[in-house]
Amino acid sequence: MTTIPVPGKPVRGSQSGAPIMALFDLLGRRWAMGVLWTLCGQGPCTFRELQGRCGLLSPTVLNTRLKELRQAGLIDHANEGYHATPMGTELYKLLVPLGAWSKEWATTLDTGND
Amino acid sequence: MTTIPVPGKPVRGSQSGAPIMALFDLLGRRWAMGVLWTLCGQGPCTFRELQGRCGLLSPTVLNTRLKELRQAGLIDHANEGYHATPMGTELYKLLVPLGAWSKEWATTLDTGND
DNA sequence: CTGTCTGCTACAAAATATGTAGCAATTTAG
DNA sequence: CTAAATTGCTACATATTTTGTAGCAGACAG
Repeated sequence: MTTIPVPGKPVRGSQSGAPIMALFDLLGRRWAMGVLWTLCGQGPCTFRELQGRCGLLSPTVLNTRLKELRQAGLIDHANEGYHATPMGTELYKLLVPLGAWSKEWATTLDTGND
Repeated sequence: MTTIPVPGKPVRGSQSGAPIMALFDLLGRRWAMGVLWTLCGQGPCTFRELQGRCGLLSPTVLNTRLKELRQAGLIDHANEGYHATPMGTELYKLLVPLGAWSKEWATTLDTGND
């Protein structure tokens, strides 16, 4: 197999071809779910504000994630700022239960550092 | 709005204290969701078999993810092999709708990969 | 024009992932 | 018993991704 790595382009592949794996590939990148969550949960905003909302992630990564998410049709960018597409909102809705579950899950974790 | 950058702050996600962000931090790592998905969807198996099921990911990463997932209480390791805990199974169930959604989503993507 | 926003890029350094080899312990076969 | 195979897993070098910081050009206010 001849894979030519292009700088700045993702190399990871969803080799299996299963859509769920492609989705995991997209969401399984640092900040990907956090960005979607923040954007959908707190409404449209600018690049820099999103940066702040997410806890000061670097513009490099934010821009990369934004590109990927936009290319995936989950978010869009207009004059009003970045915002979720209908499809992105649908995905977000599926993610919402995770928010509730995570609260229970958190109580089962080792509190802080051993 | 003024956001004050704090240089040298901890790097790993989840500083916000929100459980959902901690969860995203855990799942937003390479292969994390894929491993959980495969383990829950196809049943318990050995280390090497899981490696094969996931598409031959390196033992280094598999071991790292397995440790993290086990530490998070989502999977466990016994004589019959690696398997999901009840909590891991619950999380998996929340992930299942993503599988269906991803199939629709896949049809909206560019036919070419990039 | 100056100062301050905006989205975004360049760049180097740090962190993480990949691929391969191989180890100790266990199981299987003879 | 020994020998081969298989297990979970680690070491290590290399490749890729993420991070942090500086800074650009364009829009807008004063």
